[in-house]
Amino acid sequence: MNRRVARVAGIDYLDLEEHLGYALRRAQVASFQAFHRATAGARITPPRFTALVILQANPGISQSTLGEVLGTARSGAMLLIDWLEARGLAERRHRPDDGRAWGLYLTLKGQRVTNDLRRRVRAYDRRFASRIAVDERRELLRLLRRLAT
Amino acid sequence: MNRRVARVAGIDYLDLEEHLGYALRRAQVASFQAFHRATAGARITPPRFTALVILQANPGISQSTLGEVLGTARSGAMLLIDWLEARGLAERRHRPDDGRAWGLYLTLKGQRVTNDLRRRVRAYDRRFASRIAVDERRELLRLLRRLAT
DNA sequence: TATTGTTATACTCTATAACTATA
DNA sequence: TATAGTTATAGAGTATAACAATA
Repeated sequence: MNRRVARVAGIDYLDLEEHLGYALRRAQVASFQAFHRATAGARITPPRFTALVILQANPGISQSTLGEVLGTARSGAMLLIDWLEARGLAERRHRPDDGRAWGLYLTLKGQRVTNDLRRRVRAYDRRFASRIAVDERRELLRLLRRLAT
Repeated sequence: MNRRVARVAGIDYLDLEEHLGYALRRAQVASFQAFHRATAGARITPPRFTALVILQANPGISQSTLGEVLGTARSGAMLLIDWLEARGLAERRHRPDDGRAWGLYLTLKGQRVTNDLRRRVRAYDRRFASRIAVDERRELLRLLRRLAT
């Protein structure tokens, strides 16, 4: 989180700067820092934000599926839900159809917090992207999605 | 490292996929996985690879400066150099001009390993980028650099 | 048998702060 | 007094494996 992105003066980076992976990493760090500023106060990380949005759009989802979306082991998803539940943002409800799984839901407070965060994150994303033109942003998104497939 | 990138079927991602930060993260994870495959065998991580390249291009650099380049605290740079030194890839030499600082250098083995890794990473980067056209890659690099500033 | 959630454990990365030796 | 390196410590994040309950 304290990670800087700026090039260090007088240092030869060789062909490092020609690597897509390196450029991606640096842009991602810059984006993360902007995200962190945007969500200052709330102790929200990108995975937590993602979980909130996914719960909002997919009420009743299971922890396993959430873990799949986040790309983490189920145990990690569980700890994340513990965290959200301890803050009254999410809740586990028994599922009548499957006694093993929980259905995950946002609480009313969780809804409010998520809506607020979504606004803030959307604003930060716009500000972050303001370094490039609107059609460049669209093109960038398209290329990034292609690489992420 | 086990993190998946694929979209999960049947899940509503809401406006998450419109966020640059989210797209950057996913692309970066995909890139990291490709990097990991490319460097399989060598227990090399992106920061370690960066350190090797920086040492190769900037012999005699200090740990503090290396930490600055990597965006980590000096203690982290130190542990990284410990790791490289233990494997005979880098060495610390006393600096005549400053008794506090070390000068960092690649060993002969470090040179060989770094050259090999650079070849492999360059190849992986090309393969990774093959999902997009050459001029698209150039444009992508340009936009990413702009965002990372 | 397979899957969900849970628990315990461990590992990696990294930050912080205090310390020393030099400058 | 400021800086480079070191050391110790702690925290976050996440993986793995074993287990109970349920399918």
